[in-house]
Amino acid sequence: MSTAQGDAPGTGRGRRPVRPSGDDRELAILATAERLLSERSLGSISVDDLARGAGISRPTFYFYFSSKDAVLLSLLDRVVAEADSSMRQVFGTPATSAREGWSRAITAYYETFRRHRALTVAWAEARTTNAEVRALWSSVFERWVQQCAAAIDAERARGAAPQGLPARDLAVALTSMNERVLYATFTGDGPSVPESDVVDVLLGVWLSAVYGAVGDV
Amino acid sequence: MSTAQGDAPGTGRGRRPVRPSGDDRELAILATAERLLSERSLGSISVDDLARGAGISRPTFYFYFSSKDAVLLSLLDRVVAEADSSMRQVFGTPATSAREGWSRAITAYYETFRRHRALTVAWAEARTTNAEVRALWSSVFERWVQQCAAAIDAERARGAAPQGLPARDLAVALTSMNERVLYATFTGDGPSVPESDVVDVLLGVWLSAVYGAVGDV
DNA sequence: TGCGTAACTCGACACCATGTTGACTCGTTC
DNA sequence: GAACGAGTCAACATGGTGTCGAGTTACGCA
Repeated sequence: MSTAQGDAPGTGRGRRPVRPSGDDRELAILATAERLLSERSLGSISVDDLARGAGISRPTFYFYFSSKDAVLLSLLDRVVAEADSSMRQVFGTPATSAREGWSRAITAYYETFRRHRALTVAWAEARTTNAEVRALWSSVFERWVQQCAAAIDAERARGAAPQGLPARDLAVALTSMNERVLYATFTGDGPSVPESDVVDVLLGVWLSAVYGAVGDV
Repeated sequence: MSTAQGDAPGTGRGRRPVRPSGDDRELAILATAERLLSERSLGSISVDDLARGAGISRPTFYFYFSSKDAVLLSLLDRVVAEADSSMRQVFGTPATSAREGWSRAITAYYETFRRHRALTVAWAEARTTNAEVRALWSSVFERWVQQCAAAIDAERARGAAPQGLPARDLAVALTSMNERVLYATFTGDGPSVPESDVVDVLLGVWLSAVYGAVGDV
């Protein structure tokens, strides 16, 4: 957050700038949004709340962002980058065992969203009303699905996993499960799995779905 | 929508009533809501739209319902009743095989929501903003989870399924998967499983999760 | 037949949130 | 010191929600 305090525009050392710089204000808006989201729901936060929180008037807010959703999108970009990077890390490093590999993938997914709990919940809320948010979510989701499908195919190719459902369909179903279960766990409303067990439960289902051949029951 | 046209309140055959009855209007609002929801999203439908669609003014709408969400809740009550009844039917009838039993349960779940596609999607949207909708959803979800958990325990008791994850956690995870996967399939945005395959895919995951013991991988 | 009441209806209002406009300030640059 | 661009906000336009109070209509009952 770099806090101007003396090194702002051109003014020599020690001169306190009359106004905070534009960057500071933009960051202040983002910080306010993240703070307010950890306290109340996206829907109950108005543009005015964000502006006041950042010490500016509502019209000035629109100088920096085109809407409330644009702020959210901006915040989410960071999380997406983080998610992608942790995904690359997981699928890039060879696993010591299959269980360990999948466990790492699920844990990475879990940790990414846990670190940004409030944002994750707001994301889910905005997804239903905003097409851009929806698209951004889809892109993240799609990358996870592709990586998982590729990993499943690899396990089948080396003979470790049996053939069965199309790998992509399986990956979609399991990743969807992760998303929904983690959301319920984070918000705590409705039936949910306690946070301490959630990775184990998900892992259990993944392993049996990928490796457990079930012939005739 | 039934259209009064002569058989309304008390007035003898053929007398055209000056006003449609209150019940007619209430039903007209519900029908309008269902129709509009099949065309556009909940968020883009205003109370005024509902009122006009039902041939009344906006203030009059408030005579019948306290808000837009109240209309949705009213619509959902029917679906809940339907879901409960199909659930009772599924778990009430003995299955010819384990596969067939689970298949029937998943199909029932699928069919219930497929029949009310537009409502299901609106439900998901309202759930994030309205506590009552959230509570109603939780109650439906909870009943499914309990039934499934009981069924899993029964299969374990008779030796057909191995021990493993706690039955309830497993039921929560799998039911969550169903919900999220079906939602994606119905809306078609984001990675999803084609509607023709979705029951098979879900069933595959359920069977391996319930019956497929995976020891060390 | 006429009257009271309850059901019903809606114009007008108060309120709140969003997003835009246009005039203003203030540093920076030439 | 004029011109410029970044930043700022009062005031406005718009569109949605929910309420109030003054009506109208149907109907049971004296």
